[in-house]
Amino acid sequence: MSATAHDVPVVKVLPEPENLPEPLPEPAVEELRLETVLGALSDPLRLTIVRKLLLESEAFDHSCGWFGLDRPKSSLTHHFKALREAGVTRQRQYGLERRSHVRVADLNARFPGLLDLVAAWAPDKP
Amino acid sequence: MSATAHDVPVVKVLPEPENLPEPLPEPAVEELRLETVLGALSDPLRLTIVRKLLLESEAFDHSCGWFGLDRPKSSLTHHFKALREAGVTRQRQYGLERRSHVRVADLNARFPGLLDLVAAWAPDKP
DNA sequence: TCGCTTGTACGAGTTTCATCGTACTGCATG
DNA sequence: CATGCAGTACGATGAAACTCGTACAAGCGA
Repeated sequence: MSATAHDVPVVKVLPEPENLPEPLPEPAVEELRLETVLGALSDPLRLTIVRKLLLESEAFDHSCGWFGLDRPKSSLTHHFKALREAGVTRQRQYGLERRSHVRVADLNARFPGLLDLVAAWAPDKP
Repeated sequence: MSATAHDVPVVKVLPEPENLPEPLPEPAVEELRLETVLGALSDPLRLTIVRKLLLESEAFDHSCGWFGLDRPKSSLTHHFKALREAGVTRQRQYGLERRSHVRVADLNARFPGLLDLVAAWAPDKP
């Protein structure tokens, strides 16, 4: 083994911006349809996902598990796929994980103000 | 018959602002839920209705038939009811007709910018 | 009062969607 | 290479929701 810092906490290196994994299949900006996007956002769980990404994601994409959603994995797959196929999120494969982020620029370009509504959304309060 | 203009097109007189029929049952402003409103707007026909109201309704409410939608009456009833129950439109009974308008002030207060997206929406173009 | 008009109520058929269990793939790590 | 983990694929189930035909209610006008 090398003589250099062998027990230093290892920070996982994200791929360079130039070297990102290809996004999973998604609609192009011009293909985004308002009715489809609204349909994707008309579900409380998906609103929760998108809002959490908007408010807490800072610079990084996040894997499915990061959200701490108490649902079976197959349910989560379903909803993340719905968001991606509607064009709300982009997903990339990072080794084991499939990470998501909101397509902020695309959505703001096509539907300005929409993401502000999602960020301001408050889930049911009783 | 009277001697006064008997074949002049008759403009139906709307009730005075003070004397409007009661609105049909609808959610109060505080009860409006983003996910419900988005769900109501995630249908192309309903987007068409709301957009047409926003762009062409000027000062008056409009009856179901005004929209010129080529669907059976019972289908239209379904969609107008969905819009009203989600809080997007208000409906009042004027004699025979049930007229609708968009709750612009309420929606702008709760979800600012949302109606702009609907007004800017373009239906499928092929 | 007799129709005509506007719209509802109800019900059926079809589709779409949310939910979730189970089995599977693919990768990373030891 | 063997284990474990993230997540998918597939399929079943049940609940909504869209569509629409038919029958009905209610107002308005002749």
